[in-house]
Amino acid sequence: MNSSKSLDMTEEKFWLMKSEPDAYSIDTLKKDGVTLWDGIRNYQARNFMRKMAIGDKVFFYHSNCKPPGIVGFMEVIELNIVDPTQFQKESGYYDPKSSPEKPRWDCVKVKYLFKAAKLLSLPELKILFNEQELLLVKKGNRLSIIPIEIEIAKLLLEKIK
DNA sequence: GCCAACGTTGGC
DNA sequence: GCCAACGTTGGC
Repeated sequence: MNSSKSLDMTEEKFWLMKSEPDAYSIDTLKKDGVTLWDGIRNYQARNFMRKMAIGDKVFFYHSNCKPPGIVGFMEVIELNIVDPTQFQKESGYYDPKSSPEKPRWDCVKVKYLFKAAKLLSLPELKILFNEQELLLVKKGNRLSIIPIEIEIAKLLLEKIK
């Protein structure tokens, strides 16, 4: 492992996580204070969660709604939690191929930090960034968890304060 | 409702 | 391992 890589591990990282407000909204998180980010059933998104560290910051994005955009900010407070919904038959997130002995899906716990002063809408994000800078604005993007470069994160933070 | 952009599945 | 068929996400 080279020195720049070990340095990265000590740095606070930024992410963006999507949720449909009908399923779980920023207002619900504000009320709950903390929540388990469960129900992720995409390997790439799961693997991003596995790269998270305690203290990492996360932009909360409302998807599949009007209007879509960044609505808040939160912090990762717990890692490597087995997603309980994969074993719950009545849950929409039930995975018959998973078992408590060999779970497939895990998640993180996040804490509410603040709501965006004003929604940072997808059209605004498209004006501010291109898809190389911000994967979220890529056409047809379906990834529900996205890493955010630190310079981009600083800009986004300014916009939602 | 349409469709782009993937991801997943299963036959071979 | 290839790839066609199918499913899902999510903006519009």
